[in-house]
Amino acid sequence: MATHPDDPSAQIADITQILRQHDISPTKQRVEIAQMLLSRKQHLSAEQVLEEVNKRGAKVSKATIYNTLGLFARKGLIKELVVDPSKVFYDSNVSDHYHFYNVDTGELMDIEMTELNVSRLPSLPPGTRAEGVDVIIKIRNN
Amino acid sequence: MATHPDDPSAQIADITQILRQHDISPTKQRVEIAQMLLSRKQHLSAEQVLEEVNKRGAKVSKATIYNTLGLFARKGLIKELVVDPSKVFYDSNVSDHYHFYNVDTGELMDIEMTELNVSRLPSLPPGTRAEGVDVIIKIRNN
DNA sequence: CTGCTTGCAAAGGCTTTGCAGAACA
DNA sequence: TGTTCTGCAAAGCCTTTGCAAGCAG
Repeated sequence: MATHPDDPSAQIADITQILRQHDISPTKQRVEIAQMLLSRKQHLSAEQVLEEVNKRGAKVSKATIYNTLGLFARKGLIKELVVDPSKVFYDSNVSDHYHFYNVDTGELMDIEMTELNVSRLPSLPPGTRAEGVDVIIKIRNN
Repeated sequence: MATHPDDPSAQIADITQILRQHDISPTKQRVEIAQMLLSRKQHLSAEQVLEEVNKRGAKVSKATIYNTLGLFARKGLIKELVVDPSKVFYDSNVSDHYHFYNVDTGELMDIEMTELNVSRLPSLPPGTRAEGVDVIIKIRNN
């Protein structure tokens, strides 16, 4: 049970833990995908997730990538970010934050909540509850 | 003095005027589409625009609908609203405002700027300018 | 006339699905 | 052993495109 920080098995154990906490049974592919995604804050498309995961030696099919990303998002492990039709990104940063989206480059950047304030929220329509607030500031190169 | 796009009394002459002001040459199909769209504040998908326009007796092809909506949005006559992959709406209300999106029903509702405040906007990344701020509050039925 | 627009159908990109085999409890 | 998951390929959905005919200026 040597828990060296770099011990890959320790990381896997953590990931497994996290998945279980989110009510996701930790299969090999899911652990692989989660490990890659959660290694740092990032915004990746399904295509990019596929590339990254397979770059690490794992071989996960496209169908499983889509299924898994959808599952992770529903379970709150990651956030789904829709910036454009057919430009869906998966955000491993689940803390409350907003985004810059550069429409010229397709680049996405985080805006921390301390930097932007959404206030005077209107009351919700009756019979509904808030699911989340998406703020995307579209920018473009000069 | 041309009629404001939001004015429900906008007639064909006005529509032609408005299109010209937006640097859009007023063809029959474009006038037809603009007239329907600008008759009131609304959020419609391309499919719905097609239906509505053709319901009025005009016969506009799907390709032209897509081309025209894209053109209108680029020219600032309407706003493109992306709430979900493959859920793109075109908003005839071009004034600054935000939205509720009911993920259960697919319904979109306006939030006027007086009801919500986005403040403390962070400085933009160097070399960029703001294109617009999209705020979508996702809600769901209880 | 000359270039822009339209419409049709085909092509395209991304995502979902059906189903058989594999993995897991 | 029963259920869940995976992977492949096919299907699906929405949108764009190629190109010939039509229209505007």
